[in-house]
Amino acid sequence: MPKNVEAGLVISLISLQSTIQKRVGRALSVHGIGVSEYLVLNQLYMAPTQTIRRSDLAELVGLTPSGITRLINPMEKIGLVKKEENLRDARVSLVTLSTAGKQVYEDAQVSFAQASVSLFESLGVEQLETFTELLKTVSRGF
Amino acid sequence: MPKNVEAGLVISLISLQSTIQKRVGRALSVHGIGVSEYLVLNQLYMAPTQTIRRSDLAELVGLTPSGITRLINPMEKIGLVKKEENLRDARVSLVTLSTAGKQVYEDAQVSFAQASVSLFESLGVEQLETFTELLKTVSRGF
DNA sequence: GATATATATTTGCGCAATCAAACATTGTGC
DNA sequence: GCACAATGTTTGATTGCGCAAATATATATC
Repeated sequence: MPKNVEAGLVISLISLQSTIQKRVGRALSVHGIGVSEYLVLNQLYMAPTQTIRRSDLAELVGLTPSGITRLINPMEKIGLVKKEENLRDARVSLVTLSTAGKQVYEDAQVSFAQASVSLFESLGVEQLETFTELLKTVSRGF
Repeated sequence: MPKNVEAGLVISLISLQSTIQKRVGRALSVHGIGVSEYLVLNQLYMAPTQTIRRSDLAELVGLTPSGITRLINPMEKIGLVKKEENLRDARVSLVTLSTAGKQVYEDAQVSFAQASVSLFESLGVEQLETFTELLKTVSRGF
C-alpha cells in the first residue's frame, strides 16, 4: 500500500513546482514578463553570442518550437529580442538578446533571485549544496 | 555575475518539472487521464472518507477552485468521481471517489510509479532519502 | 428577523501552450 | 539535375487553466 519512494518524490516535486511558479511569477510580473519569458532571456543571456536557434531555445526552456514562436513574437514586438536569419541555412531563425532585453533581464534577475531565496529559507548552506548536487545528478540521467 | 545558489536551484527545478510532466503525462495517457486528474484521484484515494470539498481539493493539488470545477466535470461524466452535497452547508460540493475511479487510480498508480522510478534511476537509495527529506523541509517552510 | 457581509462554487472571457498539419528550405539517391 | 526525404518554423484548432464577476448559501449585526 505504501507508494514507492520515487512516486512520493514526484508528487512532492509537482507540489513544490506549483508554489515556485506562483511566487516567481508574482515576483517577475513587476518587470512585465512571466516565468517562460524569463527563462528565455536567461538562456540568451548565458549563450556565448547571446543568440540561439528557436528549436534549441525550445529544448532549453522545455517548450515546443511552436510554443517558442508564440512566446517570442510579443517579446520581439516589445523589443526584448531580435529575429536574425542564418545565412548558411534559411530555414533556421535565430533569436538574439537586444540591449533593452539585456537590461530587463538584469533587473528581473534580482527579483528572481529574491523570490528564489525566499523559497529556500528553511534550508542551510549545506543543504542547498546537497540539493543542487542531487538535481545535477538527476538531470545527468536524462 | 554568478547567480546565487537558490536561483540556480529554481531553474533546475523548473527544468526537472518540465521533464516530469512530459514523462508522467505519457505514462498516464494510457489510462485516459492527465497528471492533474491523477493528483485528484490520489488525494481522494488517500482521504479518510475518500471525499473532499472542492476548494480543499483545489488547495491540495495546486489549482484554483475554478480549475477544479473544469477538471472534475468531465471526470464525473466518465464516472471516476461523484458529486455529493453537504447537508450542513448547501454551498459546499463534495467530491467522492467512485468504485470505477478507485480502480482507474490503482491501475494508473502502477504506471505513475514506473515513470517515477525511471526518472530517478541515477540516484541511490541513500540519495532518494536525502531528496525526500529536503523536499519535506522546504515545504514545511511554506 | 432584515440587511449586510462572508464563504463556496460556477461561469464568461482570455491567455499560454500543445498537437498536427502546412510551409519553406536543405540534403540525398538515383 | 530531380524527385523525395529530412529539418526548422509557423499556423489552425484545441486544451488547460487562471482571473474576475456572477450566483447561491450561510453567518453576523442591528
